[in-house]
Amino acid sequence: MSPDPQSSAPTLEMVAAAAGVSRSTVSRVINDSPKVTPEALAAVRKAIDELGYVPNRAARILASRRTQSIALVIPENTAKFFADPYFATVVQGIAMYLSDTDYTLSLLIASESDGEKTRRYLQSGNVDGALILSHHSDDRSYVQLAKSIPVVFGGRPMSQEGSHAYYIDVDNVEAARSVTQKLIERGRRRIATIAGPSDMSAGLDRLQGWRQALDAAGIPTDLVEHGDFSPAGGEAAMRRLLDREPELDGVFAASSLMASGALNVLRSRGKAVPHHLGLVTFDNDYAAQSSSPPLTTVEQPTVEQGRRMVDVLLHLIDGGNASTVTMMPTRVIERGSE
Amino acid sequence: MSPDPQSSAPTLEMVAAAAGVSRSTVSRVINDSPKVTPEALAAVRKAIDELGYVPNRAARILASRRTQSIALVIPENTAKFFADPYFATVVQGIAMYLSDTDYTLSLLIASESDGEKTRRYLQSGNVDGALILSHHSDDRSYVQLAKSIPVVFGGRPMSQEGSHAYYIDVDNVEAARSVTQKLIERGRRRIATIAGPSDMSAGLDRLQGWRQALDAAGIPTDLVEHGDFSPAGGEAAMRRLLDREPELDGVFAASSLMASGALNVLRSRGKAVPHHLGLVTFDNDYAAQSSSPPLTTVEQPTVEQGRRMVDVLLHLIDGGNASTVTMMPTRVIERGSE
DNA sequence: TTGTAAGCGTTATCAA
DNA sequence: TTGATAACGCTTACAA
Repeated sequence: MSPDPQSSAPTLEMVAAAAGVSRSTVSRVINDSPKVTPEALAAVRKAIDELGYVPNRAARILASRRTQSIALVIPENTAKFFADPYFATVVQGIAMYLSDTDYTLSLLIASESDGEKTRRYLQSGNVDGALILSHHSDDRSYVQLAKSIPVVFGGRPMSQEGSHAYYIDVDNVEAARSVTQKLIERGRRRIATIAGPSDMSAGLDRLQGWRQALDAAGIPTDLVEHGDFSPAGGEAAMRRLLDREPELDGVFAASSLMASGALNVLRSRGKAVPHHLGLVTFDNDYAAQSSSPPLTTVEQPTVEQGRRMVDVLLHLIDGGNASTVTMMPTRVIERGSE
Repeated sequence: MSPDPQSSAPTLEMVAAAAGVSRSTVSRVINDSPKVTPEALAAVRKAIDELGYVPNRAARILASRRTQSIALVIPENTAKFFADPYFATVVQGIAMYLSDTDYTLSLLIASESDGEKTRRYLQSGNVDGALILSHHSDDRSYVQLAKSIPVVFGGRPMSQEGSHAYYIDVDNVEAARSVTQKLIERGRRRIATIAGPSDMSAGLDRLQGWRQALDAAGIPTDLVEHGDFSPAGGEAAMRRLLDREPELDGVFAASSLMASGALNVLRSRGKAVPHHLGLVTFDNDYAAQSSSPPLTTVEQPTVEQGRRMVDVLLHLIDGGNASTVTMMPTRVIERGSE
């Protein structure tokens, strides 16, 4: 009995035999080496086509010591991560851009209980680089990781050492300041904020922007309640704010999901937006667009942020240089909520 | 000059030397072979710890012909995919479950222009199996793929050959019927549907469920407009419906995103829900919960669906058997919209 | 420009 | 239970 001809995928060796060249030449063709004669090139290409040859990834990695794959590390709190349109679209940008390259994307959930495992995996040559999204003050270990492999953060890392890290971000302070400014311009004078978590730079920066706007107008900045960027967090914070100050007439919610939670509370308490109170927020996603009323908000180029993260990472992997911080533009979109 | 001791990751060989055993023994320890004496085991473990050894993935794959990685294939239309909470949560389930195993998850975007490339990659031993999400009538090629490697679909595949495919799904017909029934019970008699795409089984099945409910009540089933499961699609469909039949008093939208688009149109045309008309939908996500009014809807266990997809796939990979179709339970959640 | 041959770091077979 | 030793499929000096 002859061996089953399609028992396994064709190998480079089979291509070489079919094309009448050596394995090296086939390898050169696969890797776009210029040092191949047109005839050899044609013969190899033909053989590859006919056999339906696809290089074995593991063998390539092992021999070349390049994995052609990068990791996307997401926080353990997957539910909140995937529920947030912001992250969904950043991931979209990453996946889309990467699909145009020869790199493979591995999704990695960073277990806090065993973060060691994740880091070991990343450090042990299993990926060429890593993208870190939505990590909190515990991002030190990932900043450390950058000493072993190229790492790019989405959003400025919190830790001190992070000042040397590569990251993509927007000017959260300025964007928050400028959208809060809208409230002031409409004559609101008792303005609160539903701030993000204090262990995330986006949370801190947006809070600071809100403060700057109020300070400049001589308005007190005492009305601060924190949420976790989720609708439920927004609801709870809104309740606390109304309890503290029933007369408040303006709110800046640091994320659209929190704003939508806040809207529910306002509705149930009979506070009309924008009649009784103005509401502005951050992110121009589904929540900001489809709420009633639609919300005045800060738009940031999320898909593009993902693209740029990949872009910077691939540059680093190629040994090129990239600027450590990439700031993406934002703009305020005015809608009915203020 | 001696070679840089930390120029590269420790290898199995170094562990073997440190532990005073052969490479084979180290390999056995790594792979939990029972045939290792306690002393050898201890020595190897100690060496592994001290060196911080992590097995080289590529080498393992190459030698064992098992990749320990599975692909998640998502459709080319990434924007719509990632914008849909349904898929986001299914992916969440997949990623979470997989992170408890030794498998790695690769995100693959199926390019329609070069679907060949994707399939080649999958067929060429680069993954142990594949998860296919949200594919349309063009899913034939993936059904074919199942002849080469284990494949599990999220949602029943459309193609004929798909009847032999492994998939996880819910009873869309029955769920749609039963939520439409709510409209009828409340006395609605002119009931429309914003159906999903005709090239997706969820679209077809929910439409059929709506028809069953109406047929049973002797209500005409002429008011059908299709959308693409997105808010914009829902808006457009709602407009067409109102133009066709201003007197309609009930709507079943086949997805919560379409329902929320529909709500915007209704609001702008002065139609109050549920005062003038009842609106029920599918999916208990953010859109259904945070709209005003919150929507009566069909809840399906999305995270769990992702889990089960992985579960079935891993069974298949292990050579075990699994039932081709896994149906997950749904239930109707009643809210204010009807 | 092409081919030869030596790895890359594991697993797997077979004897011992 | 352990240890040699031969793969696994490719890349990459180096030689021709």
